[in-house]
Amino acid sequence: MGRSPCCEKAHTNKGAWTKEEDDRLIAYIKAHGEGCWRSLPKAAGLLRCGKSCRLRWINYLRPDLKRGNFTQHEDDLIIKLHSLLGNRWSLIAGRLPGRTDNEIKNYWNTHIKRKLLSRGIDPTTHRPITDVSSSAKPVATTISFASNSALEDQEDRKKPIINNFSPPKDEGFLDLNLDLRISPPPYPTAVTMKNEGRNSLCFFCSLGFENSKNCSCGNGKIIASSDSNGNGYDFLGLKSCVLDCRSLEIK
DNA sequence: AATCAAGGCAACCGCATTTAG
DNA sequence: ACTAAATGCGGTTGCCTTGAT
Repeated sequence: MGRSPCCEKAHTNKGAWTKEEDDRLIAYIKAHGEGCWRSLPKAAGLLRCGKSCRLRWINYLRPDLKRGNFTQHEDDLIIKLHSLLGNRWSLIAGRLPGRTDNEIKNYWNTHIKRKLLSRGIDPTTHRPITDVSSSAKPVATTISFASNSALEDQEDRKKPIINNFSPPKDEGFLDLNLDLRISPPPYPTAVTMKNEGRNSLCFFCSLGFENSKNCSCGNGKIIASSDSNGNGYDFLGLKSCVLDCRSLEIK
């Protein structure tokens, strides 16, 4: 029946961390490295749950964290990534060096949401709030990477989406549907974009990945849309025929 | 100066996923 | 292959700070 607690709650501190606890945790991780969070509190002499130690380290004590206000560029990047990934905070954080998922999540909920609402944009769908027609029915243009909530019909939720991908026109990436693709969508190369008379930023550059080897607009590096073996292109760091968003993480 | 409300953020909780035995 | 433990993640809560009255 359920799982056993990760630690003995009766003997663990809760609430805000003290300076002394922080120092102990930092000293222990400096000496032994990260990992084995369950046994860490005891070994470090902390009366804390392992999960609590991990959270404290990842969100506040890590030396590579960037504290302070978000820049405009970071704002824009978060909005773009959220439109693509939804509430996948860890994936979004992976594209913002020095920022944590918790920090970005809080920032989204307290600042960006309000900013978008004030601009008349729905922070969930990234569409204009007045655009009733788009929300009236579940069209295949809804961004719903994380869930099938855009599919109103329960039966539809059980079906994998296998229809072909329509490549984004201009910068309409908000119209991507990334739900449960069986095969990778055909990504427009620099050549096809040129043939179409499109000189706008490619998908990756638009997301702020100018240095991505996947850049196909000339703003970054031009690459072929498939590898030498003719396999699928590297979609956001995913070289596969199965779309697994976890590969977006920066290891 | 005191009180209240809203905003902001750190931390916790519970579920999902991954890993190890 | 199966199961339990460990870890990771996203949602939520609660406390502290700040600004308005």
